[in-house]
Amino acid sequence: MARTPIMKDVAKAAGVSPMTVSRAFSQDSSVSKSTREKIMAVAEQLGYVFDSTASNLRSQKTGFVAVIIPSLNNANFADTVSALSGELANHNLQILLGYTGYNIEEEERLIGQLLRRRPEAIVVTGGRHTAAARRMLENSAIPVVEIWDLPDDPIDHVVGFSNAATMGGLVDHLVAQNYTRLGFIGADADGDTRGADRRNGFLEALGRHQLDISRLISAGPAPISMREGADAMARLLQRFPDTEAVVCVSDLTAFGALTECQRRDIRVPGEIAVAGFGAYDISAFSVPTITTIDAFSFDIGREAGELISSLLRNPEASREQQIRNISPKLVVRQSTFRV
Amino acid sequence: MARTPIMKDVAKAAGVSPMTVSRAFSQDSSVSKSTREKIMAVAEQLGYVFDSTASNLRSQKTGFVAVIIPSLNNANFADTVSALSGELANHNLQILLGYTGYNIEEEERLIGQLLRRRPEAIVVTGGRHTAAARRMLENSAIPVVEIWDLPDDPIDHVVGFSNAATMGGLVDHLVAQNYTRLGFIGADADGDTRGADRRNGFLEALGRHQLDISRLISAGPAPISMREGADAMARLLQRFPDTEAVVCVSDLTAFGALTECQRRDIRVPGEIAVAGFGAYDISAFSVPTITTIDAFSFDIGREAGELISSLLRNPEASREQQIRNISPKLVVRQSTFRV
DNA sequence: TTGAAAGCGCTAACAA
DNA sequence: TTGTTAGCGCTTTCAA
Repeated sequence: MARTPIMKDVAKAAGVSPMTVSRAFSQDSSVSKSTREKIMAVAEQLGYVFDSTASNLRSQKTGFVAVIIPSLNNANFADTVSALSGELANHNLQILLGYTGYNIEEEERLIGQLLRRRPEAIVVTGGRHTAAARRMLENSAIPVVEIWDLPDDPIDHVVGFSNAATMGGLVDHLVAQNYTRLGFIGADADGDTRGADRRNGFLEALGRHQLDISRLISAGPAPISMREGADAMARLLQRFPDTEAVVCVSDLTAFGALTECQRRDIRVPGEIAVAGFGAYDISAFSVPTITTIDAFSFDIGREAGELISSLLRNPEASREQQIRNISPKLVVRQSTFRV
Repeated sequence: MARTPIMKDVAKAAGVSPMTVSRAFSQDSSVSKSTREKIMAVAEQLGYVFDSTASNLRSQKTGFVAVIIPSLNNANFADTVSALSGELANHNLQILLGYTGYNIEEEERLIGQLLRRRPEAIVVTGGRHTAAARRMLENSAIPVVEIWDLPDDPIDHVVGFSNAATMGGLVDHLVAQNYTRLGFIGADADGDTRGADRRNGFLEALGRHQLDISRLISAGPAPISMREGADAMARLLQRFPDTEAVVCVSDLTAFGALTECQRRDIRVPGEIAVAGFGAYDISAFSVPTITTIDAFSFDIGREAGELISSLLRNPEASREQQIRNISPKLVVRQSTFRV
């Protein structure tokens, strides 16, 4: 065969109509067993590969779910995407992934780009978007799921939690342990809106406890990781040497901060306590282990996947907005023990 | 408007033919500036969203590149995909991602699934595939790029390195430092073929140096991470307490192993040396820092992206097989210092 | 620079 | 259970 075979070729070779071949290739269609087997054998023999692009156009269904995350290189989001992907695979849905690099203008661009591909649903990370992005999502006529946040004014469905309130809970725990001089290490204000919410929650909690709110270290533009955590810790120790506990925007940052203390022979805990956020593997294995928040990244993905597949199976129910509030868990570990 | 607007609607509202609208939406087409502006304004006003699915079918171009990796949750592959994605985005190509979970049967299934979407190129991780998978790739009529490995018999193009030879180089370094009783921690034989190659390279190097090859710890099915590294280290210390250095299949495993030593107050280095693979962030920040191999994950993705976009721009050149050999770098750090 | 006609490869809808 | 007809929304091709 000169050109790559199409359905019509398979039909001719199998002595059936193209429609029958189409039915044989769809899961739940009425084709006699013998006909289906014949068709599959012929297709295999011809090296036929089903063409989704034509199917997508005709049926007006692509089987795509667009997913936009800040960065692939973050175990929390990778967990969420893995779980989401696994859940959706059960329903023959495929993820179309985009990374914003913690930039909402890039998010806007990506949303526009991905919607052209006609996804059947779209998942965005966080609740803050440009006006144009929000408009596109609202007009998209497909389910929209915002994850990893609890927006004040959700576009549609939500699977997330309040980063501020969760961080407040961590601060409450530290204060209950009699830590009073608390510092915070996070990214610069813009970019990482969840990080900014965590910082706001930190400040709000200090306010409630009437504690000093000046010990904030900006570790540079998001994403920040171990290096920035270590550098920021060095600055914190220099500027506020009497700090008793430092809360970091993520476990990676916390680990960087912890290692900076170790390099300076500052005992953690003892001289200074360190806490993170996100329940990354590293916080469970470092020595000392690091107190953190488990936001159940995997569950966020799984729930978003369940939500989407149920909405797509039952389009009438889609009109009803769903807010799934994940309850992150405080995981108290060695790095904040009172010694 | 009752239904969602299509190109024809935009054309009518702008007083031009659909073909002119099509031209206005394609980058490099001849439309007068005033016509294009008029069309864009009308499209915006109608809330028109270009439909790629129709475009893809008619033009027989999807702008997709299929990429298959073992796991998202691995910073090395995440780096590769990020770089690849960034490079391809410059050419309006979008990644279609699949995860095998370190399972070549799943890889086969994924390849079949993704090829239906008519990607313009496909990237697979590693050089070992099922016979059916290999056949599908060979018959696919699109560029195939195998990455993160240097297959004996490549399907098409390659951007990778020899895991065995690279690991051999690490062993040579340790032996030159006078370490003679070396252990290895890795996943069970199957699943992670790159890990298996590293173990083979380890054994081959020990053979060359006429050293004991019995100190192999299987840490369970791939992927293995910190927990498995810690557990495996515990077993290694029990079964071969006189081991002088342990080489781990990845930095995460090495970090787990290191922390197990720390929990037991075994000095690293000093009592035992630890090395990893992959140049993850953690190996640069842990205390002690961990000796590792930098396989330039990011470069692998960038080079694969460059290769693909050049092949797609210049289809005649695609016939010429390209093998891009990345040269990983040994990064000597504190964890293997001779003290 | 613009338009008209045809068709990419499937499947919805209807008929048998 | 199988077939026929038409058309999904674009772009190729040819013409003006």
